[in-house]
Amino acid sequence: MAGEHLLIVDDEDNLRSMLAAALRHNGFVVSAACNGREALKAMGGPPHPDLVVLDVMMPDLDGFEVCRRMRADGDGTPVLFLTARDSITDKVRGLTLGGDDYLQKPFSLEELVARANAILRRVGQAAGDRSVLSYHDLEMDDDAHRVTRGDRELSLSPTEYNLLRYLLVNQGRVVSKAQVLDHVWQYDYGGDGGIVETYIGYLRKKVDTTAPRLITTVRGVGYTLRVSPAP
Amino acid sequence: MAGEHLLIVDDEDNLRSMLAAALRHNGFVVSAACNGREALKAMGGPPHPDLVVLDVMMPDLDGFEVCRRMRADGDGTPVLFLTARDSITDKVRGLTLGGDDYLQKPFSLEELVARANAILRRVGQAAGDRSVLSYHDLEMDDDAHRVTRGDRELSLSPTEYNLLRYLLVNQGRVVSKAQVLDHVWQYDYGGDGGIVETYIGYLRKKVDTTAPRLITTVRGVGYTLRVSPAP
DNA sequence: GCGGATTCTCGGACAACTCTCAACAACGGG
DNA sequence: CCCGTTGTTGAGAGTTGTCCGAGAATCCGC
Repeated sequence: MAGEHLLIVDDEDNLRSMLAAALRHNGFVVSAACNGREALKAMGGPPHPDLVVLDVMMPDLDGFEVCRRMRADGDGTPVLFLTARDSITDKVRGLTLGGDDYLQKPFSLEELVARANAILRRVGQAAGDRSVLSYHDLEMDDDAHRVTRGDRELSLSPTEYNLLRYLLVNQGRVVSKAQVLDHVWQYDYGGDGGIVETYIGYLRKKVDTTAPRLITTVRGVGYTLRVSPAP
Repeated sequence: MAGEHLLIVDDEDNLRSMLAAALRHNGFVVSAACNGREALKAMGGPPHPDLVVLDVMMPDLDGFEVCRRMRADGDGTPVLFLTARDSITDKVRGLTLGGDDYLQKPFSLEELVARANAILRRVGQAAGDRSVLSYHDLEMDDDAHRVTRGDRELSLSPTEYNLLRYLLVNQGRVVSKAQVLDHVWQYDYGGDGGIVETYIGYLRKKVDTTAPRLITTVRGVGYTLRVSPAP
């Protein structure tokens, strides 16, 4: 993955800068635009993005219109749409056709990163990475949504799956409960870190049934993947 | 399949760009033209397409006329006509004799892709792709329109067949209900994902009568083909 | 047209999942 | 070693996603 270029288009300042920061942190080169016209202008000149993250609900031109005009110019750059929860699905449907995709607000940052990578993987041969993450004898295939420890296949709930992916992506680094909350849970989630403890517990019950234990607590700091002997 | 070249001719902007995106996503190299004259111009110079997807109803020259002039120039490139539901089928039928084919609007994208591949296969352009898809002991011969599980032959309704083909084409990947809806149902279908659940149910009743079960639900994500033990 | 196959909608049953809370265990500094 | 802090665990309430069957509407071949 050699720094793919993303263009983020959203009129909410907070969200836009939050997304930009998160995506930069994940190795992308990020530009931003705060409305449809700016977006189209940015698409005109270099650097041309490899993927556009496009809010549907915007004051001047909505996301669909921006996309339509891009396509009319012969621009086939893939688009990841951001839609409100109960937005009219008719219009949203038909978007997953050309390798485009969409995400319902509110989403989690990890989900955004995962989708972005999936699109880039699928569309270009860019980021020729396979979609497989692994640590020790633990493997996760993101396309097939399959997780195995050794030969055993694990059955994880959606949240458990996302949490484990976050740990895998950040292997070698200790992540705090606050970080987990920010990246794995929806960005408007109101609760405290207690729920992370609960889900770490769920994960351990499924992942760490065999020695060595992989999910390690760093007291006072957070969690990380590390080989450690059974207690 | 080494990127066969398609020319799409349709005057509706939305539909044309949607088809172009979908076909590109399926590995074709796609050009587009928005009326009959442009189409003929595009047929003149390189790159010469291996197949023309040609809307019948167009303002200047209709699809029949475009095809007639191509043939008059000694151009035998196969044509896949797109026709309105109740257009005069006699005239269309006569054209399918020479290896051409037609599709009634509105169609599903999978159908378009399948027809395009079938024509290219028949004409001999396509790299020797067999038309057989398989997973585990499940086989689908697209040319013969035959599906077998082990030795047992399955009798599927048209929609069931298309759904199963979509699962087979995307084996190793989880497909969401929205993706299924976009690709298997007609592009103007207005309903929600509930119908996918129903048809998955129908399919399971025919395909997964014997262990192991192949059609697997990934809760909160979608469906995929995966060997999994009976419940 | 008639009858069977097919498509599609709907709502209830059920299971899986999310999240909260509170009791309990482990740790570490004084 | 004791006590406050931090992490772990289990039970349970409420929500969500999926499956299934019944039935209306439509299509198609005979």
